[in-house]
Amino acid sequence: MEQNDLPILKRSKLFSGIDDKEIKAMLSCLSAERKKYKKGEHILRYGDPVSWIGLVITGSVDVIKEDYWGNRNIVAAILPGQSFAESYACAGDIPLGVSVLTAQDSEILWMNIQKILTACSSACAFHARLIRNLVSLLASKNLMMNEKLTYLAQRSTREKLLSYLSAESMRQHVSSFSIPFDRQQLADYLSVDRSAMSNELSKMRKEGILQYDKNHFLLLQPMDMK
Amino acid sequence: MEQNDLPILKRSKLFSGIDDKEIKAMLSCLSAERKKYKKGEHILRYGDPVSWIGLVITGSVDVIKEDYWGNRNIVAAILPGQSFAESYACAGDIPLGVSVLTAQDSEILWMNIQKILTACSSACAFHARLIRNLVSLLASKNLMMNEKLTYLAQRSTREKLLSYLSAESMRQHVSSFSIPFDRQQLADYLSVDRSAMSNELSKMRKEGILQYDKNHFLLLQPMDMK
DNA sequence: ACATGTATGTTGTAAAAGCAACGGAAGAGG
DNA sequence: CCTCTTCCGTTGCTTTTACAACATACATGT
Repeated sequence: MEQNDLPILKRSKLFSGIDDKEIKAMLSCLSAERKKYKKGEHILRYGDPVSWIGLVITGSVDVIKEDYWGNRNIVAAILPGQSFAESYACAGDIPLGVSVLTAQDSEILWMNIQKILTACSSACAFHARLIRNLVSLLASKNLMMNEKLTYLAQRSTREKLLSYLSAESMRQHVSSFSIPFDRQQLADYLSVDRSAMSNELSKMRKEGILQYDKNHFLLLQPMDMK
Repeated sequence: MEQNDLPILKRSKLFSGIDDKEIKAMLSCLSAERKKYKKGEHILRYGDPVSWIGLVITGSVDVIKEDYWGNRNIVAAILPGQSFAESYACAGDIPLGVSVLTAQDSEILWMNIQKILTACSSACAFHARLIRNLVSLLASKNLMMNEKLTYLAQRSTREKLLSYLSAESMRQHVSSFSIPFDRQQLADYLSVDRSAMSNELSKMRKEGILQYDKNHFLLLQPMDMK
């Protein structure tokens, strides 16, 4: 590891709350390996068994899903401080369902999942924190995907909107609330057409189900609703 | 804990690979608590902070999502040996986004997440295995949801079908493969209408994109596909 | 004031999905 | 063999969505 990697690692979710000295100690305890890749290199391939978590130090990598007919689809772009392949590494024995390619010249820190999960001797006091961070990372992703799944499982644009807005309202404990998306982002998130979504919002406003202005919404209690 | 809980625990994902004696030792080490509930009791409420994982010993519980207008929706039914609330407990500091009610008279084993994640002394040799099981559980759910999200994010029934079938074909490394769903289950999984889906399958067969019989499919390489 | 860009709402039309109903095939059980 | 059930495909009809195109509003910079 190089000295200037530390700021990146400290800001990462995996090493959050662990100080410089400990991070250094842990990296050797984990036998972490730092590797350089050229732009466009294939660093993990579909079907590979995965037992290492990758953490981007510099550059960036794309997680790609390719279908039967060869169509490529970028599933995620991983930036410095973020990790990838951790779900596969942690699940154990499930071959990689995506491919990972560098989008630029990049440096990746590889950490073996077995070593992460095998608590070491007291020399490594912050190891428990690393495990907690990893568990928290997995669980948080879990919750976010679960949320999104409940919206996407709705059949119509209206139902998707209502389930999302309702959940947001309940999360914020108020019927009047702001959302962190503009229209295009919301449409992308809910996987619907932007203009059709705008249209549906208009209709619902006319029907007295809700009111809105820009990204601020107000849910109402229509009389004909039981 | 009672003696006859052991078979349930041994078959659970959390305690898999840990033998009877160790499970007993661990439960006291974890200060696990076993509680009885009557049918219909509210055992976790929306908005609660969660720091315990629940594991159903007997009976069953329903995970419920209620929206702004009070409409209830059963998100999951948890049976003996299965756990619930683990994502919230592991994520830390995120209030519960669902409610949990008993569907029958039930007995729940509660385990504190802090105690699970804080590796104890050597007395508890299988503690690492428990943590690995938990991590594996979270990661596997992660992968399953990720899969499903990629299908549901597709706009049309045809795209949902093709992305699912393509992934299944690639996972099995063959263009000819079986799926574990009948039509209605597949439609439910992809969140589309069964008859519309059947219709779309027919069309694609006519167009030479695929062939199928019952739950057996064959993907083709249509000439007009680049 | 003017041009430019961005975000949002609106409209019309074609395509797709949902829905209900029906019919046939296959299997289970008498 | 017959009945009942389940699963699957098909069809006609209605509703909804996607898409493209345009309108409006607002902000920015010249």
